[in-house]
Amino acid sequence: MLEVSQIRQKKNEYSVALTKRGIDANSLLDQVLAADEARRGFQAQLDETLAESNSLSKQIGKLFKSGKASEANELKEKTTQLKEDAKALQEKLGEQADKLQELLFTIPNVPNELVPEGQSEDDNVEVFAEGDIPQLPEGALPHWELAKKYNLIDFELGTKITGAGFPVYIGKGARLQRALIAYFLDKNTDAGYTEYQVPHLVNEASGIGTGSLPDKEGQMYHVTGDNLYLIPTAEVPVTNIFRNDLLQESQLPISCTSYTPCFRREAGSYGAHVRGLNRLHQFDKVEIVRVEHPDNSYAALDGMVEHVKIILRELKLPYRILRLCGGDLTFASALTYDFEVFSTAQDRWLEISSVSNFETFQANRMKLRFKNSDGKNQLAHTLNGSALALPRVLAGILENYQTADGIKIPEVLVPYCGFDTIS
RNA sequence: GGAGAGGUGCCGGAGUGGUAACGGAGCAGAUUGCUAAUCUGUCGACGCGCAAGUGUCGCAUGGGUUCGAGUCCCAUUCUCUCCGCCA
Repeated sequence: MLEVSQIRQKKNEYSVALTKRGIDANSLLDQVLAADEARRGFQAQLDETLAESNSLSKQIGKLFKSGKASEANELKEKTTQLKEDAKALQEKLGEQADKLQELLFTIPNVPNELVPEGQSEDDNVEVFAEGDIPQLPEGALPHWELAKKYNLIDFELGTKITGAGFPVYIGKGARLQRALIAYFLDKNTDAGYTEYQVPHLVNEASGIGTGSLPDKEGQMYHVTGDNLYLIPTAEVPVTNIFRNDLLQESQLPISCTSYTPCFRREAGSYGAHVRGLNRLHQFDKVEIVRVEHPDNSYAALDGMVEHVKIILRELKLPYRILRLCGGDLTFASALTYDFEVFSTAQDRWLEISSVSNFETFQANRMKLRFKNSDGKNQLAHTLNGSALALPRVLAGILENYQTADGIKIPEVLVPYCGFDTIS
């Protein structure tokens, strides 16, 4: 959620920047300013009315104490009108505040100046690429065939137990999952991220805090009996650790990592490009989250990108980094880098990590602040990224490491797996 | 799930209808010959004001009663203790 105070100062600047997302926000921003002005007007009137009422009440109290009941009763009559006025104003103020909030909820974050123009994923800009695309043997298979051939993942079994998109990992497939999780967590904690184990269900307030609610209501599984939501990413519970916090500047930066399963309804996604591990309703992910001083958040973003690079380099997977264009940027993000691994057998790039700076967009919703050097409360910046999402990394490993003698395990994973080949 | 107790500011903690004591922490200023002490101020949210200031709100949350609510009433929620159930 954008800050009204910032919109007041930088409306034109914001309006221009938002055109990069392909939206004309100018009139929307004008509506925000008008709603805010109206809200402040009602607030001022209400404050005045209450001030008068308070002062009368004090007088009445004093009069009663000194036994002047008749004078007190006279004043009481005066307060009747004030009470009615206050009630009416209160209502108007509430309506106006709701209206303002609703408007603000519809406006996405302002893109950073580095964000390229563009409508769709075709306009994303490749900023880095590394790793050799392997020459695969004749008859190389896509991962869903490999998973079947070596009995690593049973998709049908998951359908039996739950439904499509809930795979069952078996034997070396399961072990490889566990190895990846442990390896990612080790890399992250070695880099200074503190490991957290968090709940996999969150309440409504947490969903609103990170922007999953009300914007992406239909994307989450909702446990209606207790009004809880299954997390779509560890970002939600981990970032909400700091909801409503007032931190000391010296506590920044804060770096967290967490492994969780992720649950996504993915309503409306069908077709060949979602086969196998490419898109699931339940998958595993190791996430990194940072809370940063605004002055450092972009350096932190670069640091996170470098960190993910190291992991992919160690796994020896061919990958590229895209800077997302305005049209492809998610609602809350100001700047996002996507990592994609090349799947040789499918002959396409698979997104395996998304690293974003949300600036104050989430912090404003969550009231995540710190006391700055002037002693003022200031919104912090939040960032997060995947390090990494499992399914497509697994797909990339299976497909790129296949040989005539079976699937080789990347060297760094061998100690975690306890085997070096799947055959 | 049943019974009871409770939720007060950054922390501790008083407060049975008259407008949040007191102590501590942090920060700021002043002062003092010493690993710090003392004094004063400040301390959350939303406004108004160039500013000094100033108004309103804030005692778990939401309503209600009252001229006036931390205090009384209703609902919700969370924590603790005991019982039950249980990986």
